[in-house]
Amino acid sequence: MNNSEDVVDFVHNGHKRYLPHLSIDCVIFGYHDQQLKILLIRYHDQENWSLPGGFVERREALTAAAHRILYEKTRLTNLFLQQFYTFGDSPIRLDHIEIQNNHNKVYAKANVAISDDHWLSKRTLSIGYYALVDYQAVTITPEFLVEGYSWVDINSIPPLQYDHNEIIDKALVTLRSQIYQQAIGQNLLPEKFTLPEIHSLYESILDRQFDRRNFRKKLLALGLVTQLEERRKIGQHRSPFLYAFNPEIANKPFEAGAMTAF
Amino acid sequence: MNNSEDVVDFVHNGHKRYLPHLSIDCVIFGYHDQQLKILLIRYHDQENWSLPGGFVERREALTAAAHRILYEKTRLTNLFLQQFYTFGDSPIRLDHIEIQNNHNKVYAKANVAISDDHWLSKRTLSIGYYALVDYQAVTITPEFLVEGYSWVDINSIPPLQYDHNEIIDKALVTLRSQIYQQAIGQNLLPEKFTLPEIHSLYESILDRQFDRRNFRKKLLALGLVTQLEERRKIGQHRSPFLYAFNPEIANKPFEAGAMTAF
DNA sequence: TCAAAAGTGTTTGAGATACACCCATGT
DNA sequence: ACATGGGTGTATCTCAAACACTTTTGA
Repeated sequence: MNNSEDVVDFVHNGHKRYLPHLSIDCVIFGYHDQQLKILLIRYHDQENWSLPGGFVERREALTAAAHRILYEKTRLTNLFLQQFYTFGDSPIRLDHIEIQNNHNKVYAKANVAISDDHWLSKRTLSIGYYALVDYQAVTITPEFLVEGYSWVDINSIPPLQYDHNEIIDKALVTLRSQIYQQAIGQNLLPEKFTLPEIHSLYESILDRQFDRRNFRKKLLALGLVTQLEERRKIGQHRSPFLYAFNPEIANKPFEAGAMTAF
Repeated sequence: MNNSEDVVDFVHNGHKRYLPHLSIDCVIFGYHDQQLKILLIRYHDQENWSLPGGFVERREALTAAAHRILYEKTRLTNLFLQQFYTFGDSPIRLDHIEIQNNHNKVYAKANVAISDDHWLSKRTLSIGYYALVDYQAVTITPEFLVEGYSWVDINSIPPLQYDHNEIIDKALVTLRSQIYQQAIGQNLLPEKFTLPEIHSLYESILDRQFDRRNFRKKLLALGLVTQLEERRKIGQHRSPFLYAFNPEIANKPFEAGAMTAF
């Protein structure tokens, strides 16, 4: 929604197009500067940041909706995207007064008011999806009602709107448990990466330290990555080797317990 | 819903009481006769069996709704209940003709017809919950529209209505991955149980064999269970010792990797 | 006494963990 | 030359895996 007319149309006709009482919220993980980050957005006249989200079209498959919403925000397709939980317990999801008030501030920018029985004022459950994206590849799309975007370190997430902090917590727990079954790194790193890069990525995700030598040994023993002949120039210091994921091994879920530790 | 009037009221007024487009389906696991089983139900005039399910009241927390539905079916409270996925991709969940036809057969028993724009004819996403119950403790509650209940071995699940086979598959995958983080057995076994019982339970859930000696060693090493002094009389053969879960250890999630294998 | 199920201990090997010194690079 | 980060190998220890005979019980 890039202009005021689109927004007005959405407010007036969205209920015909989208399923009511239901939204999708996306926890978009990216990795940059040795830190695991999440993409947050701030809507017009809102103090708190939120997760990017959207609605499900009436005849759209749920997974397709999540991919569409992600595409609208990041212009990325074919990314790693996974549903992790559906949120419908928080008081904010039972009583809608706060949501209605916030909506009224946001949509004031397009001069529309949200009445008490408007479809956007109704109780809304949210289906949580998390995505792993290559930070560098994301193109933020400006939207009329969105005043700011920010990649925030997972250790410095501020208080967010509604139950979004809870959603992020659950996404992180899920991500951490998936890391031993899937080659998570593949989706967060560029095609070629150095050992220190993937090493510190895993340390960020799991929030603990691993021995450099053992970490490399394990990755190679699993056949997950291959060491290339190239090195990357990093200026002042010794040039580290580049590595790449082995698609055959990285693209299938690991056998039970293949990766239990580093 | 125990009689025709309740059903008629539900069909006519359910849309005021429940959220539209959304249901909860429950995969209820029980253990009996050395086999892991699932509780299925068959509605009036339906050929295929289904998962027990229900709807979410408009101002009811999601978790509360799941517990209520489970209680209505089994009369059990405080059971282990966990959300595992929300289903909205299957074609059956986009196009509702088949669902409407089936509903018309079912509700014919109460002499009500479901029109094309009736709330029960709309596209419905389903939130999947799985429950672990003590088989012996379940009291099946008869319902007007339900013609049969059955505990079915997970290895002999017949083709079910809609995408319910897919829901069960996902529940099983989730259960199997949770077994290493939670003392799953605690919810499926009576308070006191024998080693052969819990041994074969784990074999059923994970669909593989474990060495008796190693299995016992691991359980005791984790402190998960305690051997009691009592034995159980099992007739013709040697009386096995009884065991009980250690609540302090069994009730908290295991540390990462505590239980990676047997 | 026999059939069926339960009880029990030791050995082996794989893999996780711990650990420290040398090398490359630009300033 | 030096500061900074990158590269590499070995020894130990823990724990999973493999394995078979004896005991109990009622018919």
